[in-house]
Amino acid sequence: MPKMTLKKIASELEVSISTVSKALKDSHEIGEETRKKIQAFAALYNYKPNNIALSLKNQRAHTIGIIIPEIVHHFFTTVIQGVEQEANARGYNVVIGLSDESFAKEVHNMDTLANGSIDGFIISVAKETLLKKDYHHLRETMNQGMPIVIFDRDLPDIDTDKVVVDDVRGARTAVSYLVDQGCKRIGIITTNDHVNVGKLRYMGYQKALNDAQFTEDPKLILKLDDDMDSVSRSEDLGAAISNYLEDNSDLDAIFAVNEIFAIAAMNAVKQSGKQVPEDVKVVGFTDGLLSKYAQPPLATVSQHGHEMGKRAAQLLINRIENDDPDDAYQTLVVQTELIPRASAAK
Amino acid sequence: MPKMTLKKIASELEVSISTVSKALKDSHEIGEETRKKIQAFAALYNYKPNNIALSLKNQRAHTIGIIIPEIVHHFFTTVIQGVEQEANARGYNVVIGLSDESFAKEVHNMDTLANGSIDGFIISVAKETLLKKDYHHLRETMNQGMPIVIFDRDLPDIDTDKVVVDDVRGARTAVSYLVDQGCKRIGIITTNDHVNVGKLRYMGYQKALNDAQFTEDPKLILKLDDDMDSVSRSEDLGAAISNYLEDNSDLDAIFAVNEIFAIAAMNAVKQSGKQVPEDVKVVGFTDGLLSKYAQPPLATVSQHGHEMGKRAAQLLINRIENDDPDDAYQTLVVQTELIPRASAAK
DNA sequence: AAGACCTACGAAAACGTTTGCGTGTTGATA
DNA sequence: TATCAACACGCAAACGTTTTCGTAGGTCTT
Repeated sequence: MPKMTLKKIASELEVSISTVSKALKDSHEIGEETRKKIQAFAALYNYKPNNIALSLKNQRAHTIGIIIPEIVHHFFTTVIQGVEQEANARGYNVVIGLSDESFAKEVHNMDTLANGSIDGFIISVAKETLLKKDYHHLRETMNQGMPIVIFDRDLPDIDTDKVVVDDVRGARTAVSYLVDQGCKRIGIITTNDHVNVGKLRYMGYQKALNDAQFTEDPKLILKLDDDMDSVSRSEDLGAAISNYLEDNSDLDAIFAVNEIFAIAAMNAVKQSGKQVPEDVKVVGFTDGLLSKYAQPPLATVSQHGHEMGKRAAQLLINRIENDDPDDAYQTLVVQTELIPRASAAK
Repeated sequence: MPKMTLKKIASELEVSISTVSKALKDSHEIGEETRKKIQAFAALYNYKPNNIALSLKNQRAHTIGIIIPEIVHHFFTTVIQGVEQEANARGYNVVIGLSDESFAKEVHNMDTLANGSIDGFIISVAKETLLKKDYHHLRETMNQGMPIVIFDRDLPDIDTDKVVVDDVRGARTAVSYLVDQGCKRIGIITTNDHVNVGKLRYMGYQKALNDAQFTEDPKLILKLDDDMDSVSRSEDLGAAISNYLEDNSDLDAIFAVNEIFAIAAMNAVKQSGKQVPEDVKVVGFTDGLLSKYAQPPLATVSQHGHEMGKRAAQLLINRIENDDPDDAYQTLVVQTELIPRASAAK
């Protein structure tokens, strides 16, 4: 049987549409007999109210959009999971948009979604957007009255709700841990400066060195292209790190700003004939599968993506539901957690 | 400025709604002067037609739903990526539903989406659904006229479009490869029988042994709970495999039906003092990050999730757009590919 | 017996859009 | 000058809901 509507039920049962609507809501306005009859009929034909019509009427789609740079990425999937869980619990659906780290795709995605299809956005902007510093699409969307929650990659220029990682603190804790393990020559493998999380984690590294009264040695700092973490460039990555290791034979620890860099570093160290953690200790960032199943397991900084997603969804839905303009924007900082594993053991 | 509508533009410019609508579509019915004026005004205020209203009118949401058991899972994310790419190219959005391998959540997800919000489903059913063999939600949805494409986990009882992996063939190729590498005692680590992909891959294993005229040895077959691939059970997993290795000291190769089992097997082999691939060769299934960055890199069977997603989306959108009931259902078999890597080298 | 009051239902507007059709005005033609 | 296109625009229905309001008919009160 094709889809049922109030109208079809009404004509079938020879009553008016409003009678059907009310009966299905158990309104006392409708007599018991009619009510039961309508309910039975609706149940029989598996009637479900049309969501689109409801969205149009209520001016609310009960749907939130999440835009992320990449989906084949452990951290982002945990965030989605958190968002979906919270959203579902509160009666919202989730639609995804992938920017592929491209500014144009990000803009396009927002454009096609911000037409009533969704009630608000959760977004982590593309690297290209970070580079261009062009946020007009975010501003325009917000001006139309659509709330946005930014997560992970912070945009200081944009004033809205945010859920961010304490990258500086996480990195600082990780590097301090290496200091505590007795490491003296601690290197860092990070990204170009325009990727703000890389920059922040680098700052954490500097702070930790400072805390330990170590002087920063430029030789120990390896800055890589931000696309080096893609599978297609894994050979370049390995080569770059191997070179770096050759230049720093006295290095006894590495802090990497992401999981891929960390694993690649571990592999390169092993290939150079040294041992992890005996000769070189390694700590990464992002607690994904790679870290857990690495040999030795990789000590790392967990960002609690699931928690971030959940919080972001809470912030967004709260804002959607009490549309109070005086409600000040919040920035939630989700604390990181150092997961000590064998790769950085004494 | 809050969101613009045709009505607001119309009242602002003192013309009728239909005039505005037509002007924005460059209709020749509207005089040049009025047309330009309306277009300029609309552009200035960043007018975008309301998607919900369009969906209601056109009885088409231009949105497809994808329901998967888990999102923190490399294979499924590659599928999503493929779906999203194809969908976007054809003007569709993608909403996700996560079943968490739970039957109830799967049903609930379908119910809340199948109300007009989406035009069709792409789904890989939960393990619990496989176990219960209760497909009423799929049947009901299809009866309402909503097309469904099933992927990965096939449901022979359900007649609809499908995109599946050639699990038997993939496994057979993998195991034959091990035979070619000179292995004589090839073990398999698989799941319980109700997970059909596990079962199919086991069948492929049997066929390959048969091809090589090896006799199957029950001792070499390790069947594990299907939730053993979750991080929370990684210790159980390691222990189970270590036991298995002890019982099979003469084993010289392992075929694992998923990536986690394969990595765990490699780790267990190494811990037992043996070497991969010299003493024991390992081949997995699913070409995820773990395989690529493992040490040694893990030979594996790629399922081409991206391709599967793309095909599934094509099938679905074609069916949505030419709603031809005589159009026979198709089952697309996406061929697997053996990726030979160091873990299975001679 | 006449007014007041329930009870049980229907009409209609609204959400924002598209589109077939109707219509008033203009200019040209016969 | 009467007729007729062509032009430029407006009306209204439709998609499926919800909800406010209106109103028949019946029951109760005095």
